[in-house]
Amino acid sequence: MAEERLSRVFAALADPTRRDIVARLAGGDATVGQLAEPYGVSVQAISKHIKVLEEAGLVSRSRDAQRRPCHLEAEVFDLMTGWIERYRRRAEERFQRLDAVLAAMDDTQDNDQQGVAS
Amino acid sequence: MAEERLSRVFAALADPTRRDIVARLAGGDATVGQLAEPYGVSVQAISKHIKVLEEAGLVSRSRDAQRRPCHLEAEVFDLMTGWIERYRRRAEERFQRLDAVLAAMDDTQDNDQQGVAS
DNA sequence: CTCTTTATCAACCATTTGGTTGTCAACGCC
DNA sequence: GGCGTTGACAACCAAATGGTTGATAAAGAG
Repeated sequence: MAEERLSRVFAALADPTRRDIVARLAGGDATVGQLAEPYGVSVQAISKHIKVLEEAGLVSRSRDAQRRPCHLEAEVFDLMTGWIERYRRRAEERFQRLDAVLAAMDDTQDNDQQGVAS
Repeated sequence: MAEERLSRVFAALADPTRRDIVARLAGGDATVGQLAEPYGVSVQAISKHIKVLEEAGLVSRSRDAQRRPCHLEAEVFDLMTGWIERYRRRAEERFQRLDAVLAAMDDTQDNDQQGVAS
């Protein structure tokens, strides 16, 4: 189900270290060791982070001898922007309808008692 | 810092119940009780969810007698789409550069020994 | 003033999360 | 075959999360 995928992706990006990993992978593929180097944590910890990103579909790994190069799967971004834009648009439409109502009230404000309090 | 805000927003939306609350608020403001009604959980649980959304800046609450109507703050979406689009674009540019390199290799493939292995 | 409605706070519980260390597998190199 | 490198898996731990129940506050209704 798409809900499950959305939850995984959002949860994956809720961690600053994982967001940073995604940011760096956007600039090019990298091995676990290379990714782990900048942070003051163990390689195992980063390996776990990458696993989370992988299960969210944000990262895929191939094989090169002992190395496991990580690759960003940018299409997953569409899942998020799709969700976000849907509700942003809905909220915006509602906002515009509210605007229309206020404008209508404004047009008739000298005919009835209800002014638009500032 | 923006990182902290991003973490909160992504974490808030990682929960399906909270995403659903946001979706419903996109259609109009609602009270805690109204929001809690569809799910099989206590009002207190939903109150906690709303608090998370509020601390992420996604929801604001006003006052109407005992009621506390919840309102979606859709501008926060921009924070997410801003982050996402930045790295999506970067990954896309890299992809196009790779394409250019492959094309160049293709142009010269009968002049040198390096073929593009499939 | 008392009762009901609406929602928060506090304490508690089970599960998940992000980190650690230790062990082990896979692979290239000597 | 033995060694160094790269990375995953398991067990463990502290902290955070999502839920519960019980008590409490705030405000209108009787």
